[in-house]
Amino acid sequence: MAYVIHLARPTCTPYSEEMVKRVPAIKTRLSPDVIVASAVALADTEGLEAVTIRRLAQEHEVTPMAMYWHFSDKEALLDGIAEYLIGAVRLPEPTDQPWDVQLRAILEAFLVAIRPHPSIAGLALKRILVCEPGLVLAERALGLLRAAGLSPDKSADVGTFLLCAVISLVANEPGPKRRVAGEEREEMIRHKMAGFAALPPSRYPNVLAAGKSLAVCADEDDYFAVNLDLLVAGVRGIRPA
Amino acid sequence: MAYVIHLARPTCTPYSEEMVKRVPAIKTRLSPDVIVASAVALADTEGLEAVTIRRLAQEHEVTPMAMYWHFSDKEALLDGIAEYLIGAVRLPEPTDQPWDVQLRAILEAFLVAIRPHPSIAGLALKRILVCEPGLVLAERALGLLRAAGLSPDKSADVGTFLLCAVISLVANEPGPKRRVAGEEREEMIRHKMAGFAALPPSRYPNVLAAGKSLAVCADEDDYFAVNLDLLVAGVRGIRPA
DNA sequence: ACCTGAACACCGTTCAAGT
DNA sequence: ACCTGAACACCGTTCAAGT
Repeated sequence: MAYVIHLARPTCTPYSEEMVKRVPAIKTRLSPDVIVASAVALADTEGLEAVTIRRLAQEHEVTPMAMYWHFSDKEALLDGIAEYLIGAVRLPEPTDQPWDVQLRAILEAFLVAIRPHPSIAGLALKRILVCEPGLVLAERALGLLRAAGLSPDKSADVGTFLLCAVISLVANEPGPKRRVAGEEREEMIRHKMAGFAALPPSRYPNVLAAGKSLAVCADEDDYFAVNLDLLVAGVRGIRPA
Repeated sequence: MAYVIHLARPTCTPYSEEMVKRVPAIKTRLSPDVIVASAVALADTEGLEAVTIRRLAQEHEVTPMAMYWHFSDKEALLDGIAEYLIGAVRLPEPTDQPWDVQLRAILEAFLVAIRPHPSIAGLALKRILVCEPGLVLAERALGLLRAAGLSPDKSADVGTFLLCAVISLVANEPGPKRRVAGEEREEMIRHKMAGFAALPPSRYPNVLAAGKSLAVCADEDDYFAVNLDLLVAGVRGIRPA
């Protein structure tokens, strides 16, 4: 039980401000889940490049090689992160509403789940079809596409793309990464706007008119809403007559 | 001129088979353009992870640090690769056809340009608005969206997403990466299909029906065509009445 | 102008070993 | 079952120096 007490002792090594936010006050026992959780937090605050076997080990006060007990390699860790992300999707129950309303709801549920984690959203792409919640998501989407009148093959093509599009919607929203803030963010935006201002107005009238909306994203919610609408309307538009 | 002769001598160090394809028989003078060209070729054959300052230096029989004369850092090299890609877009001339026909033509021109380079397509995302051919592309797209009746702000949101969607269309086409071929590719497909076959048919009828199209991408051309159609139809669908 | 050499702080990963 | 220690082959990058 001295062992248990040791595990539960408050960490008292000096932490930088950011680390305080991330690393738990209580040293928890290492496990795939807690590693994934800290990896997600790390990616959110410092980007996917910061998610490193060695860095995670350090945050858990453990040797890098300890990670290899819980994950066979880094790829497996990324799989774990993606599964966490996909598992966070809260699908609405099927209803008797028309297929387009339900499809929109499903895409939005997916978007809402991954939106807090733009830097790891891309990891979900190749991993949807290899975990249970992803398969459920795909099944629902495919069902609605069939209901819309698409053939099985077209449903597969379109369904793949729709999920892929939602991911790239959150992974690549315009403007500087959301996690850079304050003066630095302002500076990046100013720089981008200055680049636009130097353009010949006669050749780029529409780029200049869009100006600010291109450099920052005028309104994030609008950006997501209009493009989700676009995707659903697109399916509506390609149905066989 | 001994210098010139030295530059022109055929390389006679032993090459592996792949290197023969990639590295020019004549050792050319180092320049940003030839470095970018070999980086693109390297990414196409071995993926973006293989594009490394040290690896490129090695292929040009030069010290890694020599690269830093031509590019301030790796980011600048990636910028160069992206510019090359965007510069390869061959936009059709404006016509008096309706906006949707022209928009579809523009998106297709973009797709055709990047389709041969799926592993670096993603680099283009953040760099379209910082090089001349990218600005021209954006200007044309925005103009057509305005012609479709969208407000400047919505045009910006939608235009950003459309280009982003085309990129993710080629960067993430379903199935194993195109550059793995032959027996290895077959094996990966078999493995994925086996995963599907193990699913309970009652819970995943549509995934199973789509089966092969999800695991391989039944027809690449179809995949691109239907989803380009979807994007254009989507714009049509969200126009103000 | 263009490139080299040595060095630094990082990676992921293997293998043998400890408890 | 879970972790350590030493080692290897890689990264990007800086800085001083060569021609």
